[in-house]
Amino acid sequence: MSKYDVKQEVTDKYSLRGRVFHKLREDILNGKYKENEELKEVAIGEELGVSRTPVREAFRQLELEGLIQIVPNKGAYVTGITAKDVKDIYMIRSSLEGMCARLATEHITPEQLEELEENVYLASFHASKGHMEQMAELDNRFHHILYEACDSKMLENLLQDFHQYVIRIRRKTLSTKERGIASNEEHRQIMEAIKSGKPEEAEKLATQHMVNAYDNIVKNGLYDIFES
Amino acid sequence: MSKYDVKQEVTDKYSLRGRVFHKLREDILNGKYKENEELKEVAIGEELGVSRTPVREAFRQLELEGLIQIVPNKGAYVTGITAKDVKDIYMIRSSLEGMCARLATEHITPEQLEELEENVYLASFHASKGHMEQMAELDNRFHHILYEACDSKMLENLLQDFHQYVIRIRRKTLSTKERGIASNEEHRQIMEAIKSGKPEEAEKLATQHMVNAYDNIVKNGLYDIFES
DNA sequence: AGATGTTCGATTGTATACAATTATACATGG
DNA sequence: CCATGTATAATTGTATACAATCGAACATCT
Repeated sequence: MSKYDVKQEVTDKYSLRGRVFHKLREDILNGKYKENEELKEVAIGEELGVSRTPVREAFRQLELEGLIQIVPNKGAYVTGITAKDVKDIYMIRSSLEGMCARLATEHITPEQLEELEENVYLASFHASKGHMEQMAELDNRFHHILYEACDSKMLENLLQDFHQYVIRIRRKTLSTKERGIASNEEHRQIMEAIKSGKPEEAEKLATQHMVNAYDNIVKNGLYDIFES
Repeated sequence: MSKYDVKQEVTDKYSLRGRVFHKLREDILNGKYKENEELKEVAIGEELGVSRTPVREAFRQLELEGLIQIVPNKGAYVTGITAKDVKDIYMIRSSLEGMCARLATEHITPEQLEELEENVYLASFHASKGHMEQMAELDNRFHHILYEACDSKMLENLLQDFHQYVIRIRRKTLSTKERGIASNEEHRQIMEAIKSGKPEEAEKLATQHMVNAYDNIVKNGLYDIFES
């Protein structure tokens, strides 16, 4: 039994705590609960038909994922993401995603590589059609495959944690068809580098991919999806 | 109020949960609880004179810090650190510590820089005397100053989280006087690079510092302090 | 009016009782 | 003897009652 079963544990949907956790997580990522909104134990417990105990424990897990912040004797608040946070997140990710791509080049399985190729070709279709929703899903999956392929549970968990932020940032970013096409092309290059066994190139491309993604965010600006 | 007050909250020593959390944290880091040992809610509650509720919540926080793993309906287990984990931790740290040193070069305050200088000079004394305990403390502090100085709460928290592992790895590593002297010299060079405003050099040195630290661990080998 | 107490409601913190689950030992059948 | 089933004890999961804390509104004093 490894410590990395943590993620398994978090996906435990069959305990009340697990159900509360998943529901709240989804609601926060979907924006049902706004940034800095206070989450009250009884209110959420009543809404889901459970007592405060599993709610409190779900809160601790959400804090673990960085989605809420618990202030003693006060309450639980949905974390806000500032422009500075976004900058830092992409700075850190650019380094870690690069590292991940490099490692993935040497550890990826044929099955994973095939799924990666499939992903890129499917995404190129949706990119050309401007299907942003599908693009987001495929982008999530593309990076997730690389996380698994890098053969480092440490790095995989770390990048997976950051991905929470990415989903939320995406909601605050104008996603254009142009960026979708460019992003797909970058994915293709990363995939090709991995396929032809060029770790340094994969690293460089993945790092640059993050820089480009951040530049796109800056170019279009961040906005709060609820303030419009 | 920022999300980064999370760390403040964790240091809340005046609630029962806070007390339990700190006690368990210390005991795990000190090795009172061995790796993979099961922590039982009632036993710990009785030992500290509290009920299961604060213990359960403290468990969630310890999981947050990666010190234990909670398996649903089974129990809480002290996480083990494998040789592969150590490798991954230092790989990731080498990148992040470099990034941190680079940022610190541009954001460090005169006070922080002064404490850094003091730290290095005091450590050179203890290094020459072979006072390994004091060296460990000063090393913790040296890196902590840089984390604060980088002016990125994201990066600061991330590196701070990794530091838990560093403390535990240190207990499994033979620390020699020679490595203490070399490490101190590396700290001095990093400090000088920051002082003279050379971000790229600071980054390169900090990255190499981690590589050297890891090489030292590999050279001396890891051992379980309890198996001797 | 402004500053300072004070009361009271709302909310979180903790203890405890009970339910659900798991693991172990033992019994039973092939 | 091994596999399977079952009872039981230990442990975690959840609900609830009560205590402690915080904050806002109101009252009081200067």
